[in-house]
Order: sequence, then structure tokens, then C-alpha cells
Amino acid sequence: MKHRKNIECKYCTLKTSTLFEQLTEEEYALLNYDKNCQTYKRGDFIFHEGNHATGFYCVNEGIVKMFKTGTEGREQIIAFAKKGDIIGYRSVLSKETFCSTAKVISEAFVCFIPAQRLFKLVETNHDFSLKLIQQACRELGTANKYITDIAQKTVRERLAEVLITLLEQFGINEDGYLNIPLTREELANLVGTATESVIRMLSQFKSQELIELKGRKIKVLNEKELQMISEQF
Amino acid sequence: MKHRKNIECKYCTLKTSTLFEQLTEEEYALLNYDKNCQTYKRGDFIFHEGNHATGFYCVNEGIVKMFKTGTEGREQIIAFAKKGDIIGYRSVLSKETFCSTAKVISEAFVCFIPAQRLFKLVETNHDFSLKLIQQACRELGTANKYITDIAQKTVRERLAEVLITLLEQFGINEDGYLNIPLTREELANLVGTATESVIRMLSQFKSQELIELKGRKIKVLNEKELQMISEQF
DNA sequence: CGCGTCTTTGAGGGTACTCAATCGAGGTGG
DNA sequence: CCACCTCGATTGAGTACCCTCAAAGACGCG
Repeated sequence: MKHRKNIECKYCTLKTSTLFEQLTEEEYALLNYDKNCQTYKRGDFIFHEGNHATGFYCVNEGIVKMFKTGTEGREQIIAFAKKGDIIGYRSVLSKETFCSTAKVISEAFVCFIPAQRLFKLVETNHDFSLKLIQQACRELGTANKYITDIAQKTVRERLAEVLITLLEQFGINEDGYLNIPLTREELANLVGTATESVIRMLSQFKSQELIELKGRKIKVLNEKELQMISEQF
Repeated sequence: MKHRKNIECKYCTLKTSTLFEQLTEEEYALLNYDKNCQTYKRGDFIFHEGNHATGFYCVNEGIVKMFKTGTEGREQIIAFAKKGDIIGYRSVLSKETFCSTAKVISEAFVCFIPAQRLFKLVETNHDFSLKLIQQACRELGTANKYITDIAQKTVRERLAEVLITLLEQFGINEDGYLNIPLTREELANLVGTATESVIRMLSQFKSQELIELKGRKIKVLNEKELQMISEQF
């Protein structure tokens, strides 16, 4: 992917799933002109929490994790971004510094779009700005649900829920394993618990034949039951 | 407050702190025509989680709590809305049902504005729509911070943080007590813990002379130290 | 093959939850 | 005016969940 060539936004196959669906010729041209794309390897940072937000990013390929660094340096994963998702727009628009860090989970191709282009689009394109609001509102809904879950559910319930969510969000590969490579620690940072707790719970799920484990890879065997657990029955 | 008369939006003293700051004459007129205001007593519901969102609300007076109902009926308080805040817009824009319930904490005067007026404003007024996006983005930032806190901090740290937040958000009355009347249970639902845990922690804070308690009323005596605790030093 | 990183397992302990009982204040009705 | 009732606040006891620390095992990479 190293020497990957930029695709013109106008012809980008992802535009239907992003906000950039119905721009004018001119807007496409400007967007394309302003953008700055590059590949990132696993472990690379796209932006850091606290940095000044000079623009936002559109993920064309790969998986990115968004996390906040809490006390004693522990990461709390807030969300993942994949093909077609935009990240960092939140901080650009609210004119704050980035409120989370974006780090690459699997090799990614990401386009950077400077802040003023975003503001310009919001100003001139109603459709775009409505979609953007809706995007933010959906994320807000998800975040609120997450707060309730973390506050009220047990680790067991949350882990089950996370597995279901990952399954829906990233699907499975040809072997039936979840299509996202996470370390145990990352899983823990997503669930909001200690690494060891995740490990213990995973082996419990395994012994109940709800999942199959092969190193870092996870296969969901009984989605229904996991669903039940996550809703605590 | 029972027979309170509606104020014209255009002359509403709160408009500077809300999104409705720079509307055209016509927009003010339409907003004013469409709205529907009423008073609510403590305990009244403004809207319920899961209901169809036919519009949003602007709080003119009083305090409203927003919460999600989690497992076994336990409330998780997501936010408060006071004078000048708008609520429910999230669900209107993302065209979902209300994702939380709004219930009155202290007597409130609230204006309802139907969905199509909101969509119309977003469509025709760039300034309004930018402010709305920024509002959503700020809320999103807060929510993400909250997730990290709940996942990583202890009850003691979270309670200290909540007290500081309430102090900043609602201030104190002439006696020096926090200007928001919350039951112990509501505090617990905000912190994300059991009622008894909040009570125990409050008396611990009291014995350390960080706060003073008088029935339901709380006075912060040592903000600095509470701040320290919330950041775990 | 050796090293580092990640994973796993075990032991021990602390935080915070649940359950239960008591206390206290405010409101109601006799 | 007081007994009564109800709801919220408080306190205590017991325990479950989950965290931390420590050590050993597995895996991948140079």
C-alpha cells in the first residue's frame, strides 16, 4: 500500500457511505485539491489527544482506534473508525483540541482535509451540514448508551456486548474469525476493565462454547447466547 | 408560574445563550408561531425514552434531568438541562426515537418546537446549523470524557468530580449550598453507583471537612481538595 | 535460539454492591 | 395536636466482583 495513489474524491467508491455524497463539481474539486492522503502502519498515530485540530480525516482503508488516555496512562477506547468513516471532525467544529487519540489498528489509508474546507462545506452545503449533524447526533446516542452500559453492566455483560458489536461492525473473515485484530489489552480498554479480567471472561465464554479462540483471533459461535448475556438473562 | 405568559422568542432574554441568536425576523416569527410552551412541576416528564421525537425543547427556566433507563430500571443520568439549554434535538435530527427521558428536577418553563421547524432552520440558516453542530460536538466531547471517567475512576473520585461539576454548572444560593436539589439516589444515578455508596462517601467527605450536609443540601467547603481527589492525587 | 511481548493462570485483597433494619422528616387524617 | 404513614437517608453486615501483583507459559521475530 506504500505507493498508493490518491483517488479523486469525486470517484471515490466510498463517497456514498460518507458525507461527501452530493457535492457540486466545484466542491469535489476543492475537496480533492485540499486533501492530503497517506498510508499508516499498525501502531502509527494519526493525531494525538490535546493537539490542535487543524483538520479532520477520512478513512479510506483500514481500521483506526480512537481512545482517551485516562489516569495512569490507561487507554479508554471510545470508538473505531473504518472504511468510509470520518474522524476528528468533532474537535475541528467545536474548536477545541483533539479530545482523543487516533491510532492505527490495521494498515490504513487516510485522507486529511483542512479545517477551513470543512467549515466552508458546512456553510455552503445544507445537505452536507445536515448529514454532519446527524452523524454527530448518532455518535452522541451511541456514547450515551455506552455510559449507561459501563455504569450498570458487569464485565461479563459488557464483554458479551462488545463481541456482538465487533461482529456487527467488522464482520468475519473467510475462517469465521472476527475481522479486527485486537490485543487482549485493547479489548480490555474497550470494555473498560483489566486485561486479566477480559482473559478470564474469554476463557469462560470459550468453555461455554460461546466463542472459539485461536491466539488473538476470536470466532463467535453462539451470537444469540452472547446477546442474551449482554442483556443479562 | 402557573399562568406564565409566553415570551416572544425574538425578545427572549435567553436567546443569546441559545442557538437562536441571529435569526431573521421571519425566522423568529415562525419559531414563535410554531412553539408551544408550558410549565412543568418537579417530577413531571417532558419526554420519554423510546417515544417518537416530534420536536425538541428549549428550557426557559428550571432544571431538567436527562437519563437513560438501564437494566432493572435503574436510571443513569446523562446530563442536566437548565435555562437556555435545548434538549431532544439529538433524536429529532438523527430521526430516532428519544434515546433518553427528560424529567423535571425543579419547576420548569419549557418551549416545544416541532421537528420541521428545526429541519427548516438547519436548511436555511448556516449560522444556526453551525452552532447546532458545535453544540452536538461539545456534548459528544463531554460524553466521551464521561465514559473514560466511569470506566477508570473510583466512586470516590467520580463523586468528587460530580460535586465540582454541579458547583460550576449550577452555582450556589445565598446560603452557599449547591443550587440544584438532588436526592441521594439521583446523585448515585449520576455518579453511576449505588445510593448507599454515595451516602457513605458523602459522610466521608463531610468528616474530612470537604463538604457540609444539611438534609438534601450540599455545601462545598474545599473545592480545591475535591478537585485533587477527582484527579486522584 | 534468545529475547521481548503478549497471554494466561493463580493468589490475595479491596472496592463497592446487595440486603436488611433503623432513623428522620414531611405530609395526612382522625 | 398527635399518631400514623410514607419516602428518603443512614448505617451495618456480609459478600461478590473485579482489580492488582506476581509468575509462568506461548508466540513471533530478529
